[in-house]
Amino acid sequence: MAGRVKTVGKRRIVLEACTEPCPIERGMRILGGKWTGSLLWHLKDGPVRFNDLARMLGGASKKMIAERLRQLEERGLITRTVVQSAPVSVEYDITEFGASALKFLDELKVWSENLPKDQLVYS
Amino acid sequence: MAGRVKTVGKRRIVLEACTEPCPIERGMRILGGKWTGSLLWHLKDGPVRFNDLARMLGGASKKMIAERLRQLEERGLITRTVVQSAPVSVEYDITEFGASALKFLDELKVWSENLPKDQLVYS
DNA sequence: AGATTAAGTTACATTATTCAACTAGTATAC
DNA sequence: GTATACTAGTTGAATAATGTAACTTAATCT
Repeated sequence: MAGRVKTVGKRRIVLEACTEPCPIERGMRILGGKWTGSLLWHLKDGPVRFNDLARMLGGASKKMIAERLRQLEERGLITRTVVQSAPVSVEYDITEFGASALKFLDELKVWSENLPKDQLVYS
Repeated sequence: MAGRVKTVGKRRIVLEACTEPCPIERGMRILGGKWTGSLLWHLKDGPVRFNDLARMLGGASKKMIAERLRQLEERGLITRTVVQSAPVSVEYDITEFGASALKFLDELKVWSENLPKDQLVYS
């Protein structure tokens, strides 16, 4: 496709450079972290407690889960509520803002469910 | 929401556990790496050369770009073609499979373009 | 009493990512 | 003719992110 790159003198110039992190990249920094998407996805049907999330995300360490949940909370995608049971439990719930990302996650889910078999990546 | 978590005896059981990496997570492992989405996005309108990609993704090191491109090629999302010019240049192009992810990336783009201003993350 | 639950935290090991400098051969401006 | 920018990367060392396993405190069930 023409016009996206140009040579001025001997200097090559790109016309469609990303203004620092471009939208795709900015989005990925919020949702693309390891486990982040999965966490959000598992909250889509209602609040879930910390250890239950840990069980749902077989493979993720509690450390990572705690950190990702903290980030998601900071950024307003989820809320954290302490439930006065014995022992005390903590429920995470998705916010309206968080839910606005679900459409996109669903798109991703559909895409990866149709992956060719040789694309089953474990790394 | 009821029914996703259950207590059997004193043992808590999750009914919707991810079978190892769940679809969301599998997708993210392919598209969610740092710079991966951006790279693919910048190839959507036709082939682009290595250094031009590097210019477009201000912020990413050539090392990362080279590695991400290698991964994308291995997984069949893009192709790599050496062009016999002087000096030799290399063009990257998106495959049909790669293009199948664009819908999802576009969804992400729209989402992050509508982020509240306080969500402008630089980390 | 002993095991299990809650929600994390801690220290340490392994990976990922970044940064800056470098390769080698060619073309272009001055 | 010489300096400079170009090509597509690679290299090594520094920093950041992630993983692993053990641990915490207090309460409940067997």
